[in-house]
Amino acid sequence: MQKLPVLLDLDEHLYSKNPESTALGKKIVEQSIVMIDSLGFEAFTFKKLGDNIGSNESSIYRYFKSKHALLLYLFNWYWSWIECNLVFTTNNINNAEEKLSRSIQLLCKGIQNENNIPNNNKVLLNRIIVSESVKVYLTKDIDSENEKGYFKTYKRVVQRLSEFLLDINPDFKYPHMLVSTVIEGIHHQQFFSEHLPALTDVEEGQNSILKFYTNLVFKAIQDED
Amino acid sequence: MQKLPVLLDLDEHLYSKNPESTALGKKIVEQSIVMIDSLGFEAFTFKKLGDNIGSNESSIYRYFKSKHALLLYLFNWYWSWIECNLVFTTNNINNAEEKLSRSIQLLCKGIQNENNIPNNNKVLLNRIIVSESVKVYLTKDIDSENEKGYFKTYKRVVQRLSEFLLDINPDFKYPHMLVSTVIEGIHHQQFFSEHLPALTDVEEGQNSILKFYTNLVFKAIQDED
DNA sequence: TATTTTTTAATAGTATTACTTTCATATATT
DNA sequence: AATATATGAAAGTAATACTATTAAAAAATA
Repeated sequence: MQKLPVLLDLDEHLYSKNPESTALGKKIVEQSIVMIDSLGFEAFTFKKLGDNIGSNESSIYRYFKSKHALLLYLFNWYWSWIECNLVFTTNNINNAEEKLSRSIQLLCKGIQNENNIPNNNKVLLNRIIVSESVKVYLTKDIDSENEKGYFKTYKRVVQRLSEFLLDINPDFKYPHMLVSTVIEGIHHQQFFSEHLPALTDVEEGQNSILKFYTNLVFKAIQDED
Repeated sequence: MQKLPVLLDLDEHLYSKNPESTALGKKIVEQSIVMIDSLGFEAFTFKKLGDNIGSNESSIYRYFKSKHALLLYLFNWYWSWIECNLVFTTNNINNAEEKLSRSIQLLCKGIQNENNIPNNNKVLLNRIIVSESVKVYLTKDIDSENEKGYFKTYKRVVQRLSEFLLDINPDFKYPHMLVSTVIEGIHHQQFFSEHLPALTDVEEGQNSILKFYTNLVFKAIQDED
């Protein structure tokens, strides 16, 4: 099982003790991804995780103060990775449309394994983002957690993409709305295509989601008249 | 506190004992809406609900086998109401664009109180749909629950709207995707505008969400060439 | 190398959740 | 008046989501 690369330093408020700093911490993050993916977030517990990695529940609590905090950590890990790749992918490209186009591609592709090893942690993390990530913010704690800056990375990605839209059409009035609609939509459609196909029109091997959202975005930002 | 009107007969698999059939049942549904809205779905329990309505936990379990089942019931109540209103609103209108336009308006307006009494159950139910409804299907039980037909009403609404799109442009390839993107997007943007405003561009009193999605839909279904 | 500090494991404990079961009582129906 | 149904009260269970204490192991440092 390939580990998540140790290239992202996440905000220190996202953990109680940095899981990147110890072997146990890394195992916690790694195995939590496997278990949240297989059990679903609701059925996942620190007790089960501890049993699974041969460690104790109480040790895990030293790294994350709750399973919600762990999910928030994974959420930020994902968006940090996307942000890195977004910068990399769009860097040195002058054509604004091309920048936007590549960004949408990245959002659809999500975070994947470079070497096509199946079931590695990044593939699983991507699945977690698709089916669990809205649970990070659709809670009663949203306002206090937002104040603590836990959604900064996600907001920064939305901001960057919004700027690409404005480069193409500076008069477009709803860049953030369009970007967040597309991001959440891409995740939703991936879930629907697997579990509620009546809500989608995804055809195998057709890249339907990419085509749909690319078309949607480029048309939406066109001027009215 | 105004009750939900007793006009919707929901599928009998959505409850263990029909809550519309008794006074206690109605109180359970009514008060659950108030409490899920104020506590959030995670913190809401049947114990608290029982205490609140002066009844016993075990009695509530006779109506709904879990709090998830109750949320599913509310979800279906909401979509049944929307479907009724959708049919009513678009009936006898021949112009396809007008039909679509009114449908988007309905989705943005959601379910509201007719007499502008603040904080009534329908306003609260609408808030629950905005912040809790995705939790109904983003679970590990989705496939078995879908097989049992628990999402029929929602799918039927999506289907109806998709047909309106196809009336305007029969060649449009992604009607279900567009409709489900818009429905989920409208809910998301309402939540974002209140809690994560950096992800939206909603301006007070501007009907931004309605304008944005109306524009989005009508442009998306235009022919390519 | 010895000492100190840090990290982890093991155990126990608490309050709450998400139920189920049983049984008595109240209410409605025949 | 007998019977069926609905509700309430209480107790019980297994699990969850933690916290606290202590001791052993490992790592850092003097």
